[in-house]
Amino acid sequence: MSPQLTDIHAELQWRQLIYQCTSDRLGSWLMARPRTVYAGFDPTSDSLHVGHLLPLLMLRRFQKSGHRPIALVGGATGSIGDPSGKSQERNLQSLEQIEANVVSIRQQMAGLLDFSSDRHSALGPALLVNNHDWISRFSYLDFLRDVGKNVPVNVMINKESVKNRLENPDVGISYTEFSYMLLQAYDFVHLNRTFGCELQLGGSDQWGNVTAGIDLARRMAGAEVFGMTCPLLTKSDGTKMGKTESGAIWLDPKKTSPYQFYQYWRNVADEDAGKCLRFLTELPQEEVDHLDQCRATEPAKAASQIRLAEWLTELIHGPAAMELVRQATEIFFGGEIGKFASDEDLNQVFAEVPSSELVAARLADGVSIADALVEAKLTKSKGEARRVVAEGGAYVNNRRVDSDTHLVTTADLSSPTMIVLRRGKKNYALLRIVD
RNA sequence: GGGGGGAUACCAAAGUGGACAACUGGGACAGACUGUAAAUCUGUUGUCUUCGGACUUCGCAGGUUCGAAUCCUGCUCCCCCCA
Repeated sequence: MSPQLTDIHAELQWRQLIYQCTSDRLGSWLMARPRTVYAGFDPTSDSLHVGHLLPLLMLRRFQKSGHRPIALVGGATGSIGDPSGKSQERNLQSLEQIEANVVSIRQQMAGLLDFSSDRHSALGPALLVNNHDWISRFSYLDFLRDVGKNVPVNVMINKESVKNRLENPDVGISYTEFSYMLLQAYDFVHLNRTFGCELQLGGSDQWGNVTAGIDLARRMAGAEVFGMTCPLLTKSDGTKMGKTESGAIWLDPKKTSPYQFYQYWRNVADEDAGKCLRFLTELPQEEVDHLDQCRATEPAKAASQIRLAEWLTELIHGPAAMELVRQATEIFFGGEIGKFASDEDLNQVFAEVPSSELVAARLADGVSIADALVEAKLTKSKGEARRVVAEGGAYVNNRRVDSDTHLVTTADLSSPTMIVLRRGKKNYALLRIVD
């Protein structure tokens, strides 16, 4: 039997995920039968980052409630650059680069969307499409005749994204970026014709592009399609969610380790935690409400942040990675380091930590704590190392070393060939014993 | 082209023959506190050390002196004023 539809509209409402909507009867429209919905992603990098999570989770929610999501990767539009929300003309990327990005992004999406089974929706599994496939087939002349003819320029120049750039004489806007909207609009028409797609999702900055698509679909195909935008996920201090001083938080574990990923969410400000729980998790309403309460009464426990971090880390990196992150977190925040049976496990927990090599013979004789700290590059000189020990800032296996005559020996091994050293709160280093 | 001022540690900035490994502020690093936040407080901040000290450092190279960041000579670089 075919999967049941659940009321996605009601869910999005309590999650406050609906910012704008082209129709006020969207709720019943979505309950009438399974629909095909799409959202677009720019392949500007070889990995998705936290900024992509919100729309991706939107598609996931739609799939889970019985609809069919299409993730559109903008191989064509990404090569042009969307002027929305951008103050400057973008640099163009090479087509090969974009092609490579599309391949790895598809893999990441497969973790969140079901591209293979139709158990979620009667319409079938989720789809991943690349607009380069159809847009590149157009000749310039054909595009102008078929698409351009249907779009009044006076409407285009009144769109927010274009208007901002036109009004600023310093940056301006190229004809190429100006045309971006047409391409995205045509995507909707194409998806509507090919897959019966009837709803486009996007961030609130996409409203202009979304409505352009709806207009175009009516003019070109006489089709009635819909659009919906989500609020943008911003932090209470006004900065972008998902950015740190050291750059974006990526979904690719090679670019942002699961531990860093977890820690990012673990450290979300209280003011932003409620929003994140609603926008970025699938926790039920009762639990979110409960966490809101806990946050108000016992902020120190950071229950919301922990739940958020665990939920997202498990979703993106899987339960096994989450378990290691849990272990690492325990250790990094004070726990003593017990014996690890294998170097492998210890290595995983301390994946971020730099390591240095130490000859086995030296360890057998015992290495002074100062030498060990220098060897592990935790201090620049022995003098500095001695000071750190005197200040109580030196640790072996998370146990404070209180005397600078302390010798590090084979008894300090935390796994068959490794010793964990630490200076201060968070500076860890591994000593690998080699022959 | 002429005249004047300057160069000190990660940064800023004192120090004008010995008490100077060099005041002070910032930064950084530890510790306490704390919610893995912020603020605050304390300590440290050239190298080595057998913890007694030893050695190297105030733009660069020489010199004077028992002794130089400090005085002299030359060089390099920077700033300002006049033309």
